[in-house]
Amino acid sequence: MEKKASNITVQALQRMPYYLHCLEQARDNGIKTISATSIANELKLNDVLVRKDIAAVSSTQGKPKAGFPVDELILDIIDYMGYNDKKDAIIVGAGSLGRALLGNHEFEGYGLSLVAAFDIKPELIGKEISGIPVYHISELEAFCSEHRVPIGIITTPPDVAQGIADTFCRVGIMAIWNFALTRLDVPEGVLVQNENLASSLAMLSHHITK
Amino acid sequence: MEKKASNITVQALQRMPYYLHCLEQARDNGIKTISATSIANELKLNDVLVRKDIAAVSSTQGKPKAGFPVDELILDIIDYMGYNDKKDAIIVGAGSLGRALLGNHEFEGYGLSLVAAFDIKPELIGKEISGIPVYHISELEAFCSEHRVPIGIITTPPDVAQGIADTFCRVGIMAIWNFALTRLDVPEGVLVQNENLASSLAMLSHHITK
DNA sequence: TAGATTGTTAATCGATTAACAATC
DNA sequence: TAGATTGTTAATCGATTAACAATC
Repeated sequence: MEKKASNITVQALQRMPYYLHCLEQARDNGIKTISATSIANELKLNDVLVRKDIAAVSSTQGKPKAGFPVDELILDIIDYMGYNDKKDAIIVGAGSLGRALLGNHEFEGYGLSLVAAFDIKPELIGKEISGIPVYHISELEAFCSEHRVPIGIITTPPDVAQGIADTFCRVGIMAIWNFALTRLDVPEGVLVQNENLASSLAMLSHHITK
Repeated sequence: MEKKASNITVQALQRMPYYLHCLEQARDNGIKTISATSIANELKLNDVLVRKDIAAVSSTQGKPKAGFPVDELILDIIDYMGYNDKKDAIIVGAGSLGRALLGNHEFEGYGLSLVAAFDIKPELIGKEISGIPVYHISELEAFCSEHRVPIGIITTPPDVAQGIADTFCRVGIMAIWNFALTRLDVPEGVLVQNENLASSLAMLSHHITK
């Protein structure tokens, strides 16, 4: 299935969950057809922007005067984003943040399935957190070779993050969700998505302090 | 203390925690002076970009050939970001994400102090989570009027987020950290920082699915 | 001095927005 | 038909990068 492919921008991709939520809300209200303009108003975005984003993922063209069929567009986004494909993920670092992610079942709706956690603390090894087994970090490589995990999540202190990332790349992980405050060095083709709570906090802090 | 003020960009602000971490690492290695170029290399950023960012927060000019004094620059960033000022925050929604934030003591290093949580579930009210008391949502307004809290965190389902935000604005909260998948409508002057785990996941999911 | 590094001004690049013709 | 809405092409805007003179 040749996709006309990744000529979609990062920004557009990040807006997709908002569109999806907006559409699901519309559907739940019994709305059958929706215009890009009304989505734009709802989300406080420019209408041309929304139209372009939708054009990138929609399987059909919109109809002038009417807009887009809600149900169809929902399916298109879910399909485009791959939310229906189950994607296994492992998490390294079972500290407070790691445990929070393990306990957050919201991710399942997006196709993410947490299958194992890794840590170094002896008291955690062999236990389960929210039903997910915790292994010693030394077992990471063997586990990945055996299970072909496509996604790795890093919730460790920054100084060990690069080492974990290296291991991830070696065992064929294709996408890394990095919660550590480090820029990771990875080979071409591996995606690093940095999640910076500290950077977000920086915004708040600066606004308050100003 | 008139700051030459917010002519700093959002992007620059978000890079600050990275600079800070990089500088602290340098300091711990006994380095006294550091060039923008070497910071840029370390963080894989353009050197002119780093120089501009630093210029926005540094109290001194860099010295050609030498660069910037590490200790001083650390203090400048901490001061600029207000990490030394304790900022009270409340959190609404004590679900799994909310609890994770309550248990995450990392934020204290950035001056954020969680003082109370609010929820509607009867079984949580009156309890403490990670030492922070949980109140019923109906007490939110009274609490805020009494305590002058500058920061509010929303970790509720999206459909109630706007209502919480309205209450926040009414009681004088100046910055909202929004983990709900909604665009919040707030008056001029109130900052909304959206934290979209779903948007980040969208990146990973799309990369894997492609 | 020579060279690394600084700070500034101009060029580039890419995302967003505006303008507009096409269509149900 | 008239008008809302579409999709496309061109203009704008702002962040990043390049070029370069100044300086320790």
